[in-house]
Amino acid sequence: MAITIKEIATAAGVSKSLVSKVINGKPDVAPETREHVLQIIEQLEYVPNNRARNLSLGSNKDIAVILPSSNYVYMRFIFRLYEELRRYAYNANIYVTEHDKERERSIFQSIRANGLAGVACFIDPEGSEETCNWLEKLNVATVTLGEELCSKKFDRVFCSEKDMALETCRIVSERSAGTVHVLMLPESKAYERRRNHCIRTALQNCGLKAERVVFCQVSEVSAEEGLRVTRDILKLHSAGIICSLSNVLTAGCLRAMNESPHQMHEFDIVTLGDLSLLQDFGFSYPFVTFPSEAMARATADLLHHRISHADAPAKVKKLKPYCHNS
Amino acid sequence: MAITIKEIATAAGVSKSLVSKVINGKPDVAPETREHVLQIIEQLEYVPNNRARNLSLGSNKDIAVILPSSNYVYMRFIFRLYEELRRYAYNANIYVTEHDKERERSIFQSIRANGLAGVACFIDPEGSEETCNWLEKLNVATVTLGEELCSKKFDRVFCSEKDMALETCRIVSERSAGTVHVLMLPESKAYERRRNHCIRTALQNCGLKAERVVFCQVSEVSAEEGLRVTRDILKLHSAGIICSLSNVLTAGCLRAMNESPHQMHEFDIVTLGDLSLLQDFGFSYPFVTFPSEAMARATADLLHHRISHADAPAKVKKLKPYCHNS
DNA sequence: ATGAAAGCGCTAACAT
DNA sequence: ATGTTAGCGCTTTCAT
Repeated sequence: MAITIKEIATAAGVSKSLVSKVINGKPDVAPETREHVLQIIEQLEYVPNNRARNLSLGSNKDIAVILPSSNYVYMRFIFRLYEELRRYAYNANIYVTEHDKERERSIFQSIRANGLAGVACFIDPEGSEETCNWLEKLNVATVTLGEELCSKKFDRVFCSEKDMALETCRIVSERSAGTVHVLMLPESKAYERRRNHCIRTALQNCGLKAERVVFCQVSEVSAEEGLRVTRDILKLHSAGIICSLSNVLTAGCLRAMNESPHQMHEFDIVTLGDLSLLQDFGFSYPFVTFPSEAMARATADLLHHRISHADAPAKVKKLKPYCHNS
Repeated sequence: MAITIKEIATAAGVSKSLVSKVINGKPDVAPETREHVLQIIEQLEYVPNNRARNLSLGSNKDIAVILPSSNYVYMRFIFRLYEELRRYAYNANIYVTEHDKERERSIFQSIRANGLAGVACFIDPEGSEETCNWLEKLNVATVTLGEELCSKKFDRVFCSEKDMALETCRIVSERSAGTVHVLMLPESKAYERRRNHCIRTALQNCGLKAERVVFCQVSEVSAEEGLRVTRDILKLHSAGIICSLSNVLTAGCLRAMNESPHQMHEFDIVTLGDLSLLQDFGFSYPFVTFPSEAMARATADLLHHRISHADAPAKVKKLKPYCHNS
């Protein structure tokens, strides 16, 4: 067992409460006593037990972070969030639902049992209702992440898809020198329709004519789809730009490019989605994505604010897209 | 404040300890009483507070995981470790030192204050001594990760560099059809010399003749180095194999390949290091790396075992390399 | 300025 | 089978 406040008290010949006051920097302690106690603490290498302190205080410094999947698009965000939270002495606990409802249930159960200061939760576009109920039940400081509106009650940090689409098309229009190919989503789900709508609007806004041929894209679309589609595009021998919203699809797309390396340089790819990892490997296509760093910072700030001011009105933080221009 | 055991006791008209017994499934409770209490618990949606329980038990279910950097080579391991730990009801807290000693200090300080069940720590090849001292001071179940021997006292999970080098060369020798180029480490540090030694030995063992030209590699070597070296190799117009130990270097290497895409297919790359992320993007070069999944599982198992049997002799788990063959 | 005592939510002897 | 009590490590009144 680690050394406790009691042993410090005994060693210093004072009471527990006096030691506690020293630890917490309370003013009503005689300077000499404080010095003495501090010395003993140093000497015995005492570190106060946060758990006990929190139990006593009824407070807590743990933040649960909930991700829908263990996808590496979250990695940059996560690593940064750890840092940003640490600024406020919070500690992050990561949970991944893997889109599984049963799993989500058990996660929220365990979060509840651990008792924490707050939650940062990426809202799965599909089935956000249950998640929302869970979050409400937790009844702690909550920041929801992503465009999906889970409940107006919660603070929210997101980067608008409309803005991202707009930014992407802006970059495309600057580089375009031929037919533009756009990979878009199948429109079976609401959020897919929304995305495509964003892209179409953005294309118009940027003066990219509709007749410029367009294919279809994303999120849950397979790499095979990207492969197939890109192969078709390549057959046309048309220089152009492929604009996508997902890494999976882009993967297929890149694979197709790789098959015909001689055409590689005739193509320009602009993606809506984080390709920074690829960039480490020397492929630096421009891309537009949500700003991981800013998002992490805003999330930590909002959480801290909410924890300090529980009754503050819900804030929504809309962030600008992150554009990586090669 | 969340609902507590006391309120359940009152609501059920029994004592706190009785409720506690029901929660913990103790045998000496009358079936009807148990049923009744359970019902109240359900009704009031009561979830026991783990912190308080742990404080009382003097136990803990948190595992600190210490990484030297926020590199994505750890990602697969991390995500898997979360799962494996969850099997034992443990929870992981990630800390990243970023190779900064001051930061490491503050991390260990905070770990100590939070009080936890165990630590899983990747040992930085350089400066492992301090880390080792910290780990000893923590005095909790510890698993060190990596080939670096931190102290014999700790359990350890690792994949031998010798084995990885051997496996890599084996694959190389199977595919080789021309000059073999090997990128190796500069030999300023001890661990670099060790690595190179492993590779040289492996080359010999696999009958890859020494005269086959060889360059140099890794870990802290820049992408620019890889770029330069690979450019040189490409100038020779020699088909061959490049074998490396780091993603950074491989990055430069791939970038050079990308510059001359027409040569791309004449080359075969075998790397010692995880390229699985690249693979998602359609580039599936064979590679050899430490087995993230197995490592995560072994880590969780060892930690749990150590936590249950504090005095068990230190175990060392040596894992086979993970080979990704395209 | 210092200490005694109560309490945070829970468990574990030890009664009864 | 159930309740009483003490205690985990700490903070915080409230006396002194």
